[in-house]
Amino acid sequence: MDEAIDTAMRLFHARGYDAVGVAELGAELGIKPPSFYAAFGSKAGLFERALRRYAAGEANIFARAQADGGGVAEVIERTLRLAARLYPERGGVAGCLVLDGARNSADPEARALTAALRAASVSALREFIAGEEPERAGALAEFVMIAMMGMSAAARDGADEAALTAFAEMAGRAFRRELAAEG
Amino acid sequence: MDEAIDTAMRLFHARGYDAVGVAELGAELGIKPPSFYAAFGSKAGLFERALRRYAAGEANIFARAQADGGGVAEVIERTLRLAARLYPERGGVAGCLVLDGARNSADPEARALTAALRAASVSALREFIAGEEPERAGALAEFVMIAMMGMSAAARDGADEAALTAFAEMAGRAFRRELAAEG
DNA sequence: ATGATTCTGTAGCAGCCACTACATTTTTCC
DNA sequence: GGAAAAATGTAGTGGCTGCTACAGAATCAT
Repeated sequence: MDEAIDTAMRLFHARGYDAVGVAELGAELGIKPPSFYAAFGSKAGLFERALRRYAAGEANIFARAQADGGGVAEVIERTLRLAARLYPERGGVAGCLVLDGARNSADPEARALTAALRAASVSALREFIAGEEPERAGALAEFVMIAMMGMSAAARDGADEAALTAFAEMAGRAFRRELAAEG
Repeated sequence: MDEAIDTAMRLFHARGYDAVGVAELGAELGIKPPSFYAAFGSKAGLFERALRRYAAGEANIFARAQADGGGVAEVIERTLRLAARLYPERGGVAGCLVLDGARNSADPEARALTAALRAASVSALREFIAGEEPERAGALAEFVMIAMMGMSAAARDGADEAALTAFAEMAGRAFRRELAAEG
């Protein structure tokens, strides 16, 4: 069961929600349709579990960067650098499942699931940044979020770790300067 | 015929390549399948024409920013600000068709078409930047490209012009500083 | 006007989609 | 060991996908 969700996570991450069919999922998971629907309810149900596992694991970049401590600028720079290390293609998987897993999906449920996680991420960023800069925390959090979106998209388009790291360092410096500037 | 391509462009832009079916395209264009295939060859053929029209029109942000003249930093800042103005949702259409129109598509042909245009864009950026900073032109061009990707993705996820403009100004300042810094 | 050519509308191709009814097998429990 | 219950495999649901064969209509040149 744990392996099943991991497998689904990998497939959704590699090709996006719509491009992975229930038939393929069942085949990869070694189960037939009735067992699939008994276990997960629906394709979107499995996607939700895959997203949860993803967001709770090593892909929760911001939480990992926060865990190592330091000031806001330091944690954000670490977050961006971690994304640059994690996003490049590896085993057919690239970018962030939350940011791009349901992009262009025709299923509103799948889009809503990722949107909720994105909203939670940007809220976490905002609250963290507000600890040092409450006034401009919103704009700064969105800067980080949009930068991450760009890195995820670029990774999905084939950008390698060197390219993403170069971007992450520039974005990190930009964040540090914006944070230091008086608003 | 021109209207047909405009309509297709709008549909592909609004929902992505895979989510728009040939049946819907035919219905919106007022033609039946045989006429559709006689005129465009295939769904991907129509997508290619839509992409060309898109890239040749007002969406060619960098060319427009360049047309107004000025130094590299000025043109890039203008480019980013223009994206922030153009990308937010308007009539169901958001972001950039080249950057996100074939994202997560299952069709390699559609992905290749957008990838070629992205490569052309980043090349144009690189050559332009190289006029002032030949050494780091590649990294700086990728910085701009990834920032645009982030803005397009954010716009598709509902970001409004104010949010994108805030990002664009921060990214523009970052670019200016990176350009001024010695490499 | 008539014959040739082009175009278009109807219908349908095989194949996929997410999902389910039903019968059979396996397991569980007493 | 035998009955109840849970899980599974077979088969198929209607509806969609991109695309096409074929016949009829409109157009054109002569």
